[in-house]
Amino acid sequence: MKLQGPRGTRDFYPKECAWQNFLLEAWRKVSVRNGFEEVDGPFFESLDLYKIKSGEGIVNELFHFEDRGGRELAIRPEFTPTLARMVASKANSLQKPIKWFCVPNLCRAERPQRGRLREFLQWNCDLIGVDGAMADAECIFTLVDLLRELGLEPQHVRVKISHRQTVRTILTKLGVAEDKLLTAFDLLDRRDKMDADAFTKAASELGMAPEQVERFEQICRFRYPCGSLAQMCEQTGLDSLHELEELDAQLQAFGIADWCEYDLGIVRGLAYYTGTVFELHETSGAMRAMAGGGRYDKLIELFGGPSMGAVGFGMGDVVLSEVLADKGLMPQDVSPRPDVFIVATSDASATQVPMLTASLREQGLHARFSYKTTRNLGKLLKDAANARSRFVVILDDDTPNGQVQVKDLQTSEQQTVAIESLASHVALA
RNA sequence: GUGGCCGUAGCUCAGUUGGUUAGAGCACCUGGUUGUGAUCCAGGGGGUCGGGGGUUCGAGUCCCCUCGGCCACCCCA
Repeated sequence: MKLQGPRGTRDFYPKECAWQNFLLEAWRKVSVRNGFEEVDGPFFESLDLYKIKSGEGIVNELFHFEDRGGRELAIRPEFTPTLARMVASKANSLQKPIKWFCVPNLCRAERPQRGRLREFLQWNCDLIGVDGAMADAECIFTLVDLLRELGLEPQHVRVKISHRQTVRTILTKLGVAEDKLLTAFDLLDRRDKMDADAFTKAASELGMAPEQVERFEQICRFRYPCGSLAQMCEQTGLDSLHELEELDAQLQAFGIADWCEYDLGIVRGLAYYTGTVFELHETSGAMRAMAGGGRYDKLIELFGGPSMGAVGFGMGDVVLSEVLADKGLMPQDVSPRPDVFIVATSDASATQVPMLTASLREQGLHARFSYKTTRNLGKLLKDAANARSRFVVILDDDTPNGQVQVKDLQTSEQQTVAIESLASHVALA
């Protein structure tokens, strides 16, 4: 093929386009019923906006260019900076709390792999202006609500939760000095990519005694079910896990404990999360994270706004679609179905096709007809079935004037119907 | 951005140690039969073998470069 699409991009043929729309509708429906309002911003922003949040290093990870006036711009690699900018510039006049969602397409100049492309969709929900675990839990509830909407169950996926402050407390208790905490987070993040010896060595360099290293390893590899923090207290030797306990209570109050578990190995980008952090994973753990989020209480300030607590998450379409396909939950075709499909079995009756089609369409029906010239009814019915039509209207020479044969392709029932009542016949079915 | 594997029709693939006009199944399109979604029959479109260069009398096959895909790093906002 001489003209290939750019690396890491996709073409959306009708079926793929229909799936994208289906997913977007699900995201929107769930967002709205959870009380979020849709927003959007520009597809490109000034490059500086992304440097504020992520530093100079981010420049290599995104698509950027200069406009004709020499302004440095970048295609959006995430929505959060735009959101923060929008909130900061109107913070005083916006009703609190701010609950916004967005379903942007984003571009990142990364090397594509399974589950990671250069252009993708991402669902974002953010709840700004509410401190406390209830807001965190509501965000996670919204995420779980979507999973249910798509037919997923706790056996398929799990929300893995951690908490910056709690982990900090645990690490300190284990003997990690203040200035080594970031290194410890990093070690926590990459624990699965290291062999045991390298891990032990790195851990002991953090200032932990041998038995503390062992305990550290045990703690960060263990999964604690939601609703049973006592075990974590016991293993960490702490009396209280503070913020995590409040979150635990709220998750149970929302009734989503089955979907959640605590995994202190969940770290996320060190940059800006300040409290709760979470990721959604497929249960086998084979694929990359399906969604990620957490609390970022300093971000709005960073963008020149007032101090406002915030919590949110993002979910991409790529891994989600792969997981649904893997679990057999991907609907095979969500393209719009025609209400009626008109065929004619004689040259004489065929002359009525355009007028009947026009009439049905004017009445709001999705009406199609066969472009085939054959009068073979079997082939015409197949044409209708291929189009996935609900009904076939058959025009022939034997049916009295003003009436047509209508066949229900689902039930195979066929009856004679007056043309005037066609629309209502189809609508009632 | 670094490294490894891969690239023949829309899809799954075949294609002898380099040797005529590159094939099959499915899909798609046209027509026919039995005329109510099946079956069957006939025909058709579509590939500069990812692209470019080189070796050779001759390259889908060997070499180099490049583009794209997958995997591991980096990163994962």
